[in-house]
Amino acid sequence: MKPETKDPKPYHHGNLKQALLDAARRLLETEGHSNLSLRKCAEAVGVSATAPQNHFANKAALLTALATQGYGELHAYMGRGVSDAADRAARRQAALLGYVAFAQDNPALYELMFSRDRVSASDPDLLRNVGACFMILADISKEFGRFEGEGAKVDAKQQMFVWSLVHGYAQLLT
Amino acid sequence: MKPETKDPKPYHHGNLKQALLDAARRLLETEGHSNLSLRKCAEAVGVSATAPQNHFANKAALLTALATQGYGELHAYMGRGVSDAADRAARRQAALLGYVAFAQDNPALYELMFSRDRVSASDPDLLRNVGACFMILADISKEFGRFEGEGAKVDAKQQMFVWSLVHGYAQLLT
DNA sequence: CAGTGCATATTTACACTGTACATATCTGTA
DNA sequence: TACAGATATGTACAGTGTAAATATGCACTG
Repeated sequence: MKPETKDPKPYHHGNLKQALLDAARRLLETEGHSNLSLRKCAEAVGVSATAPQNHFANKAALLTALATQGYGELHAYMGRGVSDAADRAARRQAALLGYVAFAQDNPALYELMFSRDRVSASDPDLLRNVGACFMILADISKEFGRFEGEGAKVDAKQQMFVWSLVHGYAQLLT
Repeated sequence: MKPETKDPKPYHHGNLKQALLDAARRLLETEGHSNLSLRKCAEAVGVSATAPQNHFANKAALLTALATQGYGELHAYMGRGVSDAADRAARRQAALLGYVAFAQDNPALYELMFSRDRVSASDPDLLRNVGACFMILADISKEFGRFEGEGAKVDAKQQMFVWSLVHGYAQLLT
């Protein structure tokens, strides 16, 4: 059912899938995502060059999994200060600061997450994590700025406005 | 002095440099920038596989030239409606609409222009064209919104605000 | 006009990459 | 024990970037 959740007793290596993701994550931030290769990941983990094929159909699948993981962490960054925030304004600020902090902590991963070309945007796991991030953004957008209480259409505009602002800001910072 | 401006009588091909850029531009939007290769560009132009090396030291140099060209066109898009705009608000609107229109017309190129990993950000030609775009953005930011006339520091904030907004919006649209 | 220099293009070569395919190894279970 | 399936390896091949040597043709000097 969920082949990517932990296998307690793997056969040869000991859940290679996550190990490959970790290695890819490291190589991504150090060498840049254009110098990232499946073979380097395999070597970093200590398996043969073609071992990743058993866990990722192709390179795009690995990058998509990496991006999926990234959206999960972005969600965590945004939600970190939300629970113990005093009021709504503080919650909003915590989420936005978390968003920017994630992008600054993981610039290469953040860039990968928005490169249409390398991740398959139709992946259901990816979409689920993107949706979770969007829900937070939609929530904080409701209370944002001068357009309050003007109907659903304006809500959509506000969400776009807020996401544009924070995304553009995060990317321009790096 | 300016080896990249047109040579009236080239030796073998007839200014191959620009022809390669054009081919790269085509391949970029059709195949995506991860499937773009120097060899495909060379074949598209009809020269040998390693001919591009005489005009671009490496692949990054070609992509950087492509991005430089992109910033030049972005500048043109932004400036298009500015000259015949009635007032300042119309000028601002024309520039912002031009910005978004460029990103929509050239999504792959636009993405390339902001991928730190593939273009060398220290290229002087690139920086010049980026600077030209930034000057327009800085100009229209001065007249923008609720922060008017509060000093230079606020100006910088406004520029960041406006660019973040339009950049994020443009990229999220695609 | 012959000949040299230089920018331009080709050829060859090599290491690296993704990926297809066949094979080998290990685990759980009948 | 023997089998089945999941997991890893080995081999192979077409593309890719790039370095180096070589060839080609224009411009200019003598």
